[in-house]
Amino acid sequence: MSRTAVSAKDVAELAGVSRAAVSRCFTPGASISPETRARIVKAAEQLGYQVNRLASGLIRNETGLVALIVSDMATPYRSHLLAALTEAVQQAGKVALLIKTDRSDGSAEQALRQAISYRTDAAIFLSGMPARSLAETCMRNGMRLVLINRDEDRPGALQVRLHDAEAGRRAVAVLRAAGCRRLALASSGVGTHSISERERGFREAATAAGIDWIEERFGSTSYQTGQDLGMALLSRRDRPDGVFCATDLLACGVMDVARWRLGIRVPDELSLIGYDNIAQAGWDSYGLTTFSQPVDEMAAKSVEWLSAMAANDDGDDGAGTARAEILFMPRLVLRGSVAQGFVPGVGR
Amino acid sequence: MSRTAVSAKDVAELAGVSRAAVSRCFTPGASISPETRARIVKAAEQLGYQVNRLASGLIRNETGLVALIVSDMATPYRSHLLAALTEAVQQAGKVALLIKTDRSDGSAEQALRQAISYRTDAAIFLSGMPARSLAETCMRNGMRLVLINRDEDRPGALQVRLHDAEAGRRAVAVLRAAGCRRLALASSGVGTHSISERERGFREAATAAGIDWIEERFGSTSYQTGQDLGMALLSRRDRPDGVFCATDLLACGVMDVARWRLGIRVPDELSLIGYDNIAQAGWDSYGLTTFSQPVDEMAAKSVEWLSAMAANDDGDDGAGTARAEILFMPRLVLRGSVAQGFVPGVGR
DNA sequence: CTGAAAGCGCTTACAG
DNA sequence: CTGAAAGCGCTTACAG
Repeated sequence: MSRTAVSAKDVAELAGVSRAAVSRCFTPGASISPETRARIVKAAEQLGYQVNRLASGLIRNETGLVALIVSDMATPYRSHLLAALTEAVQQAGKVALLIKTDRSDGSAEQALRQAISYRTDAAIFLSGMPARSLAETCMRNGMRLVLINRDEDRPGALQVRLHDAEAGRRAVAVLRAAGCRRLALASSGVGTHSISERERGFREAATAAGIDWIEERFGSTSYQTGQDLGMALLSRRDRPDGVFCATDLLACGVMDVARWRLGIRVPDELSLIGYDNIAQAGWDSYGLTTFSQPVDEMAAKSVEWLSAMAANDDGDDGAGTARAEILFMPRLVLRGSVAQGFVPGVGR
Repeated sequence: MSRTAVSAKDVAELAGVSRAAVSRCFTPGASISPETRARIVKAAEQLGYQVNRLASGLIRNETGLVALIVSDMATPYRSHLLAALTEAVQQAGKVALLIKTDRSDGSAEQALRQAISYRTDAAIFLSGMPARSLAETCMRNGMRLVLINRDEDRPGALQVRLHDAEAGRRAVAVLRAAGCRRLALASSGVGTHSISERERGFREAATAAGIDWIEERFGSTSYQTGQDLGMALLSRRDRPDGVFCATDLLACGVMDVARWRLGIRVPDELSLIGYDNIAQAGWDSYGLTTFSQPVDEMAAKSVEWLSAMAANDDGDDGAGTARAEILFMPRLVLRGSVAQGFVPGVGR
């Protein structure tokens, strides 16, 4: 009853070859004769041998591990993005190390340190942001960094982001085209870059159009906050008839308060637009007009970049301070939560 | 521009001690003088040293890695369970290796092989089930197995499950007490053990009460399937007035079809009960009466068991074929989706 | 194509 | 308490 798994030595003995041969058998492109390979494969199967990635990672300086660093992972949007990334990582033959963070100070640093201790080939941040110095240490050591929807820049890291301001602008255009007279902006108080950008776009467009609007911003990006925002915005005398919510979760909360607590009909009396296109936005109860993030594509491109950088490493000496950024355009998804009217085409 | 992170050797040199001393400094309980420790800690901080868990895992035969094996991870219930497990794993000082499976053949095996190749200390299955022989190999090698809501038994593994049949029985009691005359069971066709148990409990109780019921079972456990089930059940002439759905996602679909497509009022004309208590069940649009799984507790207990087993290892020689099982009772959460009536207390 | 040998970064008896 | 040495399971020049 050995406490330790079968090793290359066991396989080598059974197959009557050297340990080096066993290693070559499982190293793509290594020189080995078909016959020895066959013998080794057979022995390996018989013994249930799996190459020890810890040992190989140690020596090859490539673990096949990619850290996924995230908070609020049970949330619809985050879990969707997380699933897409996990899938992409696995498709690339790697495996995901999942590290949960929270809003506490140093949480992102601690997560990144965990990643370092396992020598992950890369770390992908879905939330939070590591201090510049630590990030630099990582990259100097050959770890790749991907920042998804993160505000600050980290030279050498890949930034994957969306044109959020444009979404805010389009929201105004859609609401106006629907005939809304009094607009509102409902947002959380987290002050994330991508959320601030959505707000900025909204304000810009509203200002440019010379129309008035009100706004409420507080709380986290939750359904509950959405309800509170809805209450605050919709129980006023001069209540708005068109609201852009910074996320779908907020929009669901606003819509539910409107319908079930204040008796306001959607979209007849209130048009609503969200952002993220979570699954619930497509459910019959919501039918929410929203902006969709190309989550699968974002995940695929991130992992593609990782592989490209790894290939690069063989060549140059890792100057790699080039600014890498991929910008996606959120796609408007029209559903029933916005009153009928002329819907503007693409662009402004 | 070294491609490799700082090692214990670097720290030892800077601190003027041996590499062994550095190792002891970061090994809890190792004998080291306060002065050397202080020197080493300082040097380590200065250099940004992180113990290489790959190397230590190799030698200590304990990687600190726990594999979480799951499918449909973006689903509300799964993502919640996944988050709870990740949290629990981190609380215990370990880190989660996330492996996504699908319904294809051998997917669970492949996932487990990945776990083996990284020598994870344990693997927790949230979905799927590895072949008996592979599971045994794992456990012989000291890897712990936890099966959450899985049907089959794997000697030596921890089974974490819920008393699903009881939930089915209670659902019938609640619907009858609400005055429902014609019951229905809406379930997916996946035939998972836990879902079959919910069905079994429902049928048993309905039979025992001598009342009639209809049922529909097909598709996956999705909102979409819920809509289809709702259409099938509720467009009949003799449509039911009380439906137990095997999951909340199904229930949401059924409710939406009832309300928005068939104009059936909930709960006046139709009482609905789900299972899982996903976040959406608590949203105003649904207010779904359902059964809650104690997800956090399930996660905590699973990880606790892992730690206990690890402690055990030092002592005995890993006979460990004892049957380990933890059974939780789903908790009824009453909301507005069931018509008012006498609500039975605990038990039948 | 193949094997013996060195080495990745660590831990852990073993002496002192 | 401390260091020198052996060894975890692998990969990879280096000879042959």
